[in-house]
Amino acid sequence: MANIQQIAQKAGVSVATVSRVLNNATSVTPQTRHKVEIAIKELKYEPSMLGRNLRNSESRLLLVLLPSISNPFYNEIINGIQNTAIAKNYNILLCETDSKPERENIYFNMVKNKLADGVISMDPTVNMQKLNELAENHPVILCSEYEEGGSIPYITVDSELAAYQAVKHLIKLGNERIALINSDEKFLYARLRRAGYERALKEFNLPIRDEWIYHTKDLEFEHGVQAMRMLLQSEEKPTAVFAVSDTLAIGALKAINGGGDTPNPIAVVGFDNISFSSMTNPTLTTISQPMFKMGSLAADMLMNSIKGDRVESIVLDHELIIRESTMG
Amino acid sequence: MANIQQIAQKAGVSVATVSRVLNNATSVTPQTRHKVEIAIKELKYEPSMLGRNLRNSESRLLLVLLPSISNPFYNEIINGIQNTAIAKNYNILLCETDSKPERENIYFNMVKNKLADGVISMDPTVNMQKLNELAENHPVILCSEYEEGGSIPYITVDSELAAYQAVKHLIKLGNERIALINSDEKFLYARLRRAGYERALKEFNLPIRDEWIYHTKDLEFEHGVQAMRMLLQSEEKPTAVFAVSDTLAIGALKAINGGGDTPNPIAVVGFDNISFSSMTNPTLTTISQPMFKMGSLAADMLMNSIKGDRVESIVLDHELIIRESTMG
DNA sequence: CTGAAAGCGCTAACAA
DNA sequence: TTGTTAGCGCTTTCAG
Repeated sequence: MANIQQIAQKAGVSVATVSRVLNNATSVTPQTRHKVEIAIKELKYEPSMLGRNLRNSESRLLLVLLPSISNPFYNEIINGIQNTAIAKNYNILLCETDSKPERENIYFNMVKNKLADGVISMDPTVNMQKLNELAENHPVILCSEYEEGGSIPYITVDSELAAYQAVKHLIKLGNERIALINSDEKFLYARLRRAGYERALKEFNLPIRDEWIYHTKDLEFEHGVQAMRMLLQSEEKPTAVFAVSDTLAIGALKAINGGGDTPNPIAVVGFDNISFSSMTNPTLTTISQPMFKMGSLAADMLMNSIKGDRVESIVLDHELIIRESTMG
Repeated sequence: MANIQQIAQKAGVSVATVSRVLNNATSVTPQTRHKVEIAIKELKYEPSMLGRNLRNSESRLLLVLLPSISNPFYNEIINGIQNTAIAKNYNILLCETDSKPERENIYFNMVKNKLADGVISMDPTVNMQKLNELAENHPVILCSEYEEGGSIPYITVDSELAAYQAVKHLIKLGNERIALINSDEKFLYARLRRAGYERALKEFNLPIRDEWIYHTKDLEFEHGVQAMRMLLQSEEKPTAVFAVSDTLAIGALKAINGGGDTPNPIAVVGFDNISFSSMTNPTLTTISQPMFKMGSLAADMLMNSIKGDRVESIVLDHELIIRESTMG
């Protein structure tokens, strides 16, 4: 556990020179550099980031806020963030809020306390007011979920359009009674996806019935199961379902399969294209978001923001992936 | 972005006193404390962890190494770690190695560089030699995967026994041709689970045939699908399969279902009890590990180790969860 | 090209 | 109870 002083002494140079060697500054003769490197090897020296970070007043840590790691949707986004961050010598701190404000506070404090240089929030349950406050003095990027007309830069997909296309796909297949499994409409994405759902139905003069719209508490599989069970009990059963998340859609599929003798299989479309969605039986038709790219760009945006650059919001393209769950 | 000096000045006290207030030291009069608190509020002061960490030479960050976040098995463990860590004012840095040594190096350096106070490794692909080296000077705990006879404390379950019980369950059901979908046997858990599989078969005088043992590259679903496809092509088809991970088992289920008209359904047992395992069709019989508890205890072990305490390894209990995939 | 020295923001020993 | 002061380990002017 040697420090820079001891290296300097051992190498017979000043600490400044050691620092120069460490940071690959040009102005060091090969000989001096060599002496220093020898000393570093011999003493097994590892520079302390604590000192460096204080001096540079940066932590090179990025916070990534998400409600829960258990939704696989976040996996690929995180991969994207991580990849890009590491390439620029940043690291990421994954922060599960569990939708609890206390947790959120802890993490917000970390950036106020300089323990993190910026935040990427993917958490729809985040307290936007606090986040906006934080954003006044610290770099913040929204990923996936965002605030319409807000001042924080975001990266997302067009949820309304995607939902519209998903439902239109169901309509083209001949479905006229189409249900929606939505999450809480306090979330923007939920409102947008509902809007897309309604737009498609209206366009084809199909009924929008409250009975066919179910709101879940969160996105866990179980809630999809529960939602579908309710829908199957409605007087006029829907023939198709659009769920705003793959996890819910997979739960719905489960309820449909588990229902015993459903004469006409019910078509299901999900949203996200998580890896499980091709493992279900039937495999799931879904909207694919470019998750890796989204994460990667979000990281770029944040790092640029930390550098002091102005960053623009981005809307990425999505794609409808047609699989067995809408093939009769 | 005030600092402690400015607070001191504003409050008309010394920086030491401000520090005392910040750290709830007892020896401060209510009046002085009040003055300081006023100043903190007025200047919207947030203490910098950078300074504190340097001074205390700690980062209060724990590294959690795992091969990939995409295996849901790790989710609950991480929750357990996180919960326990946060309660003691630590935070965790999730590190996906993607089984790449370069990545691993980055993370090892973080602890050498004092950017993290210790490591919990859940990564079977970790370079044990390097990890042992690291453990000589830094707190390290192994979680789930461990090293037999090694010097690093670990927390795990009895993989051999669990596998034995899983296979015995299949035998009791009348299966005599039981296949094994294993991962690479360079991993200890893979060797142990195979040993348990063989012990059960031997005990009942059932054949152990190479043809029925398939090794996968990693634990992704797709490899389970592929493994099962191969097994289904063997001359004498197995009537049951034990897969060493739920992800592989789910892939196997997929291959069985997708195989069209398999007259006798094939019984499948997995390992881990990930949340998705009750969403498949049929639902999956599996070995449940106490994941949350495992994570929680691992965090405790690590924090104790950081404090300088000696920590003992732990073997936790598991449980066989019987579901539809072994119910004909 | 190299060294001396200041200072990043904080804590803790020692004095008063 | 409070203040003074010396660092924690590093980077970076400024001189030489």
